[in-house]
Amino acid sequence: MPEIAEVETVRQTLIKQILNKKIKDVKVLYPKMIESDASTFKKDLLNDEFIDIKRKGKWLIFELHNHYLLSHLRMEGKFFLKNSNDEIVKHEHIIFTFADQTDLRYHDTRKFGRMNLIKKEEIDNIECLKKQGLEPQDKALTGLYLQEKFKNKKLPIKTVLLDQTIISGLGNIYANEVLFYAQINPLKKASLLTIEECNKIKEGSNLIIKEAIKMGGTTIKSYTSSLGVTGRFQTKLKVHKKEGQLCPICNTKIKKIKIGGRSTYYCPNCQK
DNA sequence: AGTGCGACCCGAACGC
DNA sequence: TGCGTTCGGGTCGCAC
Repeated sequence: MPEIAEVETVRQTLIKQILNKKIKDVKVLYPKMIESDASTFKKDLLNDEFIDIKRKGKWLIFELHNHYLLSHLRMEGKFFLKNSNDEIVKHEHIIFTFADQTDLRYHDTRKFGRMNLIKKEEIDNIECLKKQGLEPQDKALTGLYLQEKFKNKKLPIKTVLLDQTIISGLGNIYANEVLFYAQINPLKKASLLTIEECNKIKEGSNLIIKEAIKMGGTTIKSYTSSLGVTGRFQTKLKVHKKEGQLCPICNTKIKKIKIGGRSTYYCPNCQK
């Protein structure tokens, strides 16, 4: 389940490995993954090269000379670098072959990820990018900004933190961790949060995401073999997936509940 | 407009 | 053991 820290780690890793290599072949083994015109996808990429990789929220933005390739990993999307003559394995859905006989392979067990190839001039009109809110690292992300965004939301704060139009890039794991940091009950209605609580959320997302990026994310240890990246943030998790274990602050048992259909972990004592 | 929920997927975990 | 069932998780789209 890649969230912003995972996506940023992938971006930084791929930048070192695939830039400025001519694309000699593209295989689309699962066409539904391509949201743009699948018939021109391959044609538009051939003989071009990736010249930069950017990111907005959880979207990876591969820059080419005339296009951008947008890629969302959703839950299980991964990029692997392999030799072109390596056997294609199960769950490899999109394969870019470079002139130097290496491949960038998109692997996704659940086929949830999406790619979209757009012309450069379209970049400002792409809905999924336009609606992204502020990144946890953005200076403009303040307690006041959050309180303003929260004020009409009757939903639990846990659900609202997953809304990418407010804070861009938080997923289930970090939403749980941020609320623990801020000592806020995940069921509390977002509109009822005080300015102090909003400030804590701002502070928590900034610190937690910064740390997670530094550690290479949480869940991507499967990258080790090909990209040399291990998600070490797992060791820093305080409540996520810790049901039944003891709260690191007060030793109360961590509880697991469902909010909006999503697993939510919290300390019933610290987060009243 | 805001909210709720099923659909998309398939492997892992679970229940019997 | 082996089968069938449930679960998870980000996002979209549809219904209310």
